[in-house]
Amino acid sequence: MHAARMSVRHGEYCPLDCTLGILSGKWKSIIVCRLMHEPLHFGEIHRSIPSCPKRTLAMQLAELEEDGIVARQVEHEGAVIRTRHSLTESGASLATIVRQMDEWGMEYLSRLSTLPDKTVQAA
Amino acid sequence: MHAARMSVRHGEYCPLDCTLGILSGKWKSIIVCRLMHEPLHFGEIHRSIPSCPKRTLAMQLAELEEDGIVARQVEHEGAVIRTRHSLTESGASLATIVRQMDEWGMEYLSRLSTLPDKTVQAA
DNA sequence: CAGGATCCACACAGATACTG
DNA sequence: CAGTATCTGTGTGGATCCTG
Repeated sequence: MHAARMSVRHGEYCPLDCTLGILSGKWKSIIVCRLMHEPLHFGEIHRSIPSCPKRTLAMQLAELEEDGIVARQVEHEGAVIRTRHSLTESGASLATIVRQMDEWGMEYLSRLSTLPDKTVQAA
Repeated sequence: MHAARMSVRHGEYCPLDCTLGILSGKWKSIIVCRLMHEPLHFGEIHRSIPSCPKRTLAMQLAELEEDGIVARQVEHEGAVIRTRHSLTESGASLATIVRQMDEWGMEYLSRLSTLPDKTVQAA
């Protein structure tokens, strides 16, 4: 188990760091957001996050699966193989917290008032 | 601003990654937990997290200050100089989410049922 | 389509020693 | 007491190419 190992960082199992560890991959938070509303195929996720290399996306998805956040479902359609990725129950409950972090971030960023000419937008 | 820069990782300001960025330093979550109940001096924090090197602790605190989560207050007591670190308002509101992440982590870890002989304990 | 293999670059943090 | 200055190592992710 990936994040459970990380959660032992400070010498003992720390639930907080476990949660953070699960989301701390560079693209994991975005992936959870993408899957929050509907299951998606690998290619769909990939196209929705173009700047994330395929191999990296595969790694992040694999870790989220190890951690029981994302479920994978292989679909043989004739010769083609597609993979459906969806949130598990744990994943869905995590998504609730993700939304709160997003909301906190929006308030936080809007308090910084002086943003260099880009606008804040929700994930 | 430290985390605000990080939040632009995916090509646009992402509040969610901003929040995660603020807490993503190796010891930042623990630091916020320590300051959650009361302000502490540098040495006190240091003693409460012995495995974190001084220089690293100083860095993490500095970044949390840059991000407006922790406030620093220097106290000249005769010749000695002490520094009080406390949560700002933003820090306090962040602590609320931190608690939820901790609770989620506890449920998550307890669902993994088979833990290698250490017990789960809250931060 | 959905990855695996390989190699590499860089940010982050640890060790150690020094200052006001 | 509360940091700073270097110097170094490792984890994490990126680039590129290959496969079933």
